[in-house]
Amino acid sequence: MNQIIKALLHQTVSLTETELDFIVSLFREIKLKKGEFFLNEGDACTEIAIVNYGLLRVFSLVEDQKISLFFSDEGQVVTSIGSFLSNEPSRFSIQAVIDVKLFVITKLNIELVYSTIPNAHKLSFEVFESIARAFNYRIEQLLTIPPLEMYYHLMAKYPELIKNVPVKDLASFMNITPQHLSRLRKL
Amino acid sequence: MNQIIKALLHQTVSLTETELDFIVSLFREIKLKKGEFFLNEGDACTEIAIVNYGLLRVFSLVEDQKISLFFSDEGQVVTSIGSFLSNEPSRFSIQAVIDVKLFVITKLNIELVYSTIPNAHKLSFEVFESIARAFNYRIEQLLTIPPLEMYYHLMAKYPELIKNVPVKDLASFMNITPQHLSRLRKL
DNA sequence: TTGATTTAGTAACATTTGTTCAGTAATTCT
DNA sequence: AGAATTACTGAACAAATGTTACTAAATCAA
Repeated sequence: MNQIIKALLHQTVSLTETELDFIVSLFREIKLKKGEFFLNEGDACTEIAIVNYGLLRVFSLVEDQKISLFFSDEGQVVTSIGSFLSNEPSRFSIQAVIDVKLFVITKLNIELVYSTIPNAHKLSFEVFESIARAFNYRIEQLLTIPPLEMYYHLMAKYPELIKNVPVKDLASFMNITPQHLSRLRKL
Repeated sequence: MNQIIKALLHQTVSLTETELDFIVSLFREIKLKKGEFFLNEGDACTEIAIVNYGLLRVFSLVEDQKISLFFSDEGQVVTSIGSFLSNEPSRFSIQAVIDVKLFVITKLNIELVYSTIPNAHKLSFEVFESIARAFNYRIEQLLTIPPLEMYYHLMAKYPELIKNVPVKDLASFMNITPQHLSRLRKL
């Protein structure tokens, strides 16, 4: 666990080994089986997770239809950011697509970091930057990459995603119908 | 200026009047004429703006094509968040669609807030939250609202946007061609 | 395990959207 | 003001995508 979290934190903010160890000690490890939830829509999100291995899906129920907002890779920071920051009920669920191991830190413990480590805000800037990057990337993707190309892209970059995510969920992520995705796959 | 910024800050974090006044004093006012840029793609974004009046457009050049990621309303917080947080060159430009007045604070001055006000991070959480909300909303919109409905929605909620934004830019925001938007408008 | 339910693949057809091209209106430049 | 550019509209056609319906496969629960 240490190595991974430290790698994440070490990018731009310089911390002493003691500080690093302290932060690392505030994380705990969670394993979820395929299908289990890290967060249920409607609950307040009080934690931030780092995906160690496995695959998470962030989705929302809109008119009886699940729409897939994100899939989260290994190494990615995952949370329902709006809910986490505002303490309001989350509008998204976060579910394990396959078995996952997460490193998780609570908001309470993050407060602890703030109160003990100067420049802690720079750490949260990094975390938020990584989340914002994912958001921007997603929007650009939706605006510029046509479905077939997107499928090839996913296949090349996230083969486990294609393997493990049901067609209908993949389709909702790509913003097309499952039937159409089925059709594209034949090409 | 005071009232508007104070209203923004007052939502959940309790600050003394002195603290509030101090923060407000760190903002400065900018007016941009229609077409002028708040930020050019490639430059590092060192400021966060609050739109007092007017309309901003966040866009990116992809293969010689301008894609419109966001339009920013009055009251909204605007910045190229990734660039702002990481100091990397912005991948987006931010331009005034019509004349705008902005309240702007630099990263340097935000650091000043951090070093003088305890719990300053809670303020930045609010700002992040408002940005994240806009991102999430945009992604959901793209995934769930069909073009015609989106057009009606924009017309009802942001009539100035429809009035002032060229058809081609509106179309790029809606992820359809200008010709198709032209066609939809007739319905 | 079986039977029921959900999911995946396929195809025909309908609808939406893109492309191309032309014409007109609007804008900019000199 | 006139010329040149750019933007908007419109229509015909092509391509992409959605809808419906049906069958096969996979999953789930008793």
